[in-house]
Amino acid sequence: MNLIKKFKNGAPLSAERKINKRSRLPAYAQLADILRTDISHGEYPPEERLPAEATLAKMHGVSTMTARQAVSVLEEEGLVSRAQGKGTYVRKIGVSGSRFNLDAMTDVLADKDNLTVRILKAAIKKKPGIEKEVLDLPPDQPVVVVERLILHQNEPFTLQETYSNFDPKSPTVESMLDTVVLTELLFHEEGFSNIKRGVLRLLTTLLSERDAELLKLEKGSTAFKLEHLYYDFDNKPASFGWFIVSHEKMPLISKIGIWDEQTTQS
Amino acid sequence: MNLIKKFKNGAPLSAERKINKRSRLPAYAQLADILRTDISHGEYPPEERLPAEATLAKMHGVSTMTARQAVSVLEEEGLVSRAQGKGTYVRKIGVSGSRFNLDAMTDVLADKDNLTVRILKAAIKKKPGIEKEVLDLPPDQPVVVVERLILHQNEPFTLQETYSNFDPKSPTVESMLDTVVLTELLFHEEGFSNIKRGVLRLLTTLLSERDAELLKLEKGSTAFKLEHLYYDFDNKPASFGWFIVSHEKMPLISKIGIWDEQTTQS
DNA sequence: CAGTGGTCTAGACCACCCT
DNA sequence: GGGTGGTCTAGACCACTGG
Repeated sequence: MNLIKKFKNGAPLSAERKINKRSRLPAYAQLADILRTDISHGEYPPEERLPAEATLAKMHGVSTMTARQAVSVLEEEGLVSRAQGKGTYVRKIGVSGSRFNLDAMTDVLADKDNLTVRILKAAIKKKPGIEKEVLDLPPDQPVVVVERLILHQNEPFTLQETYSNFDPKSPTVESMLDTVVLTELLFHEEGFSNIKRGVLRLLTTLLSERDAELLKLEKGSTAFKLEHLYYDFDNKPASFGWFIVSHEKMPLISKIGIWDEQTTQS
Repeated sequence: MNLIKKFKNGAPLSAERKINKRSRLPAYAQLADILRTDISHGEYPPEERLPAEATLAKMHGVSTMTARQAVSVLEEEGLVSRAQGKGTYVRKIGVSGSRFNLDAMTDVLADKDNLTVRILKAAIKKKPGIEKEVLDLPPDQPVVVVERLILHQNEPFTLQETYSNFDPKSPTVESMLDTVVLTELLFHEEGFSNIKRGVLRLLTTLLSERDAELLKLEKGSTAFKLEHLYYDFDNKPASFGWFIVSHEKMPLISKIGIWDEQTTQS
């Protein structure tokens, strides 16, 4: 690239920009901005080493901890990578460093005013099935299965199916079912309090004719299948299931590289 | 849950565990471990407030910055969330806080010894198409299209199709094609140096009969479609395309909650 | 108002890398 | 050995929250 600017007496051009300590913006954020635009303008090209943190601190008149925090910002943005004893290097753009989150889904599930939940199935299942294996239960151990269609703004959003451990210490089957259905409903407050950990797996799936109809999607459409397996505080599998949701309802986007400087408009 | 342990004189039981400053493990990591197991054992149940950072610092005989760093570790793990002026709270487990990365893919693409790239198509395309819109080009502007099948350990891994801006300032068409093909090949070193930013989008797709055959997957299989659009340092779209890869070849997994304490074996 | 997290200093020492 | 990032101190002040 020909717009890579060159150094001037070994010091980057932008070293002249001063950090205003009375600004609302913290000093580390200002320094991070400076470094980011330096990188963006090619003062520190990819693969190049950034000035040492101590140098940056002196250059901009801040403490080493503050300079360090500035570099940490860039590191979290995936723009640079640190190597102990070697230095901090500008990273090339690539698919690594990209991260996808499920905010699109959690935002919808948090918008409770516009949510409708339709229970399609709620039952005790005693026959064997994969869920018994996943939940580490004997094949004849009953599990509670609940299937729900969740609508957002009266449009189908996702189809959920969960298999929960049937705790024999609980009262009766009926009340059990009730509480399970209710607590499942409360899951829309996003988050369990009796679960210690879990693992999510994102898959692709071809919709069955029935599911496509329920989700108002075309026959033969594909969608994400988001599997979840939760463990309780005894480290026992407690709940297994999945969401079916199309990528139109749940976009998975990841921005990489430098997106500041009014570039967001494009 | 009945295994929520109670406080003892208002102080958590584990406050007795000391931080060993001569240990290889940094003090902040030790404190993070202590807090993590405290949470895991129910000393700080979900929705509960953690002791103030200053309190933690005094309790464990470290500086406030160190205590702060310990809490930051838990925050990055998604276990707690901070609120200025209010405190630090233990988060419930849920799909929020989960993050998926493409390490599975970048690991494969980095394993160059076991990679084979087969060019299926390399041409200049002059006819209109969606790629012209995405790349913000006039419909008759030629673009370079390359389709590749990437094999890992002699098994089909992914199918890639890219559309790159055809720079008229470049020499001849032939040499252009050569360099593009070559540089595209070099992309397997993971990362561009002439690209400033990009956006990735993860979609689901139904494989065409041809693609399924190429990828040695069953007819009618579904797969991920990972779209990428890259911008150069002039903020102009420079390259657009996608990878097709099945979720078996590229598992997308996200662990949430507390996974320490030898629980990884399960 | 008191309590909390957020920022910041001006150093220090350590662990690691490379020459 | 000299340079780099990684950790740590013992405070300070600020910004925000809530009663």
